[in-house]
Amino acid sequence: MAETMIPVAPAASRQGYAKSEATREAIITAALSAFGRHGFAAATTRQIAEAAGVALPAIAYHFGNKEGLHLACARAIVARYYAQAADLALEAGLALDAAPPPEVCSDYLRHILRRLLRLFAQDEAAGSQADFVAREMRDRGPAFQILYDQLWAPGVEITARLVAGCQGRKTVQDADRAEALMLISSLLAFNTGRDVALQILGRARLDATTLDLLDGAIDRMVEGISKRPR
Amino acid sequence: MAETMIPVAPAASRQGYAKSEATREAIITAALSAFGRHGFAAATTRQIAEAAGVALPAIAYHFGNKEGLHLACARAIVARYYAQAADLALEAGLALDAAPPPEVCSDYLRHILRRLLRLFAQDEAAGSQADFVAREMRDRGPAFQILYDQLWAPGVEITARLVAGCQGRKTVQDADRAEALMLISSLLAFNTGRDVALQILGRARLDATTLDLLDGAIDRMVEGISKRPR
DNA sequence: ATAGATATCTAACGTATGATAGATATTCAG
DNA sequence: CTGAATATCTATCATACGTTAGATATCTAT
Repeated sequence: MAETMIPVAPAASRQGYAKSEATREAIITAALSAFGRHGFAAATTRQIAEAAGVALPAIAYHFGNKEGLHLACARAIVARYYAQAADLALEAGLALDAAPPPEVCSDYLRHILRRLLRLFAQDEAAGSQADFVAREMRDRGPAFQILYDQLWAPGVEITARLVAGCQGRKTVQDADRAEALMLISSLLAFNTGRDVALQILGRARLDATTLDLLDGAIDRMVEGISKRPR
Repeated sequence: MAETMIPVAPAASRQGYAKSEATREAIITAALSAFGRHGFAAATTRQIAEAAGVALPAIAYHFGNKEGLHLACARAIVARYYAQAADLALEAGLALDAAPPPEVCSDYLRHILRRLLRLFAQDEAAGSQADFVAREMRDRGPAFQILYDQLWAPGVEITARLVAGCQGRKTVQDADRAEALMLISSLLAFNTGRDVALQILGRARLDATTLDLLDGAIDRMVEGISKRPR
């Protein structure tokens, strides 16, 4: 039972060298783009290594194997989303504890959905992340639970609380969760289905005026929720 | 320049044998499930052949290669969707020509979205089809244009006309198309994201009471559109 | 009934991929 | 400075995949 001769990243107890972290980052960034664009199966480790500017075995060294890299990507996405959207979600969550009036809730809902739209559709890197999440929604791999627990569950819950708040309720019902799911999913039309959406709207790219158009659609949807007869 | 020795399906001019069509159907059904569930790259021709109960080269014989099979699947989906939903869409389209009152439009919109929800989420075969369509939305392969031209474009347009009609307008604006896209996309939460949705709603499967819940959410969204101040 | 057309099969090929072996370069504590 | 720990590399392997070759079975017009 000879020890394997493959070099492996040092255990968490040992300290790694400084430059190593940069390589990890480069590989994850390249992998996020590749997995997001082509999916887990179609993305090749060679392409990822080349895009990251490293040799192929660097992936095995840092992440064990392709699936380990995939998992690391999921964790990286969670971290990046938290950095980009946690502030607003946290603020809304705190505000909700005080049972604010419907107008405040609808304002928060509007803002969160607009932020989400930009996160989904705007810059390339964020788009790849959202693509990754959308793919893993369906492919229930090991990364699914990470993304579900740390993105979907809290994201839908805060949205559902806002939906309830828009209607003057403080307790969240399943109907609110269903509407929250639909609201978030409706924005995926401009990520997952960016090409279809642009072609239908007759736009070449998602520029400022197109974003205005979509913001307006979001506003009207939120208004439809808050102006309901109670 | 010797002729290839690979048997190839007879040209359209020649008549094939009767049993051959059944094999084609079996392969397409298996392929739809595999492509829908795993995507083009991850689905293997061997799995498909086995699921269809035929030997591997039958695929090459009938469809040329894997991509030919993929295209044939796209065409089959279009045909099946037309069979399952064209009646309602056609009826709504005809009704719209008469510039009906908003209540009629919102009724049609409600019915179409409910039908779409069932098409997306209910039975397994239809779910695979919707999965296939959703995947191709992003992967812009050769099948994209088929699905876009024959499903997305007409589907979104009729929905957009209904959205406009709900607000008492007869002319369709880009804002209506954007809302139509979002409405359809919101239902994909229960196809693409079925597992996430069920887990969030705390249901084991999409049963009748869950469907009721979602129908209610659709109704409220449609109401939010038609009850707008004009 | 039969022959030619059509359909399906077993077996094999070439290739791209993920993984691995082992050598070499780099880092940094002492 | 130095040398052990860490990181990265070149080269190779085993495998699974899409495809192809060519033999065999099945069908149907005559």
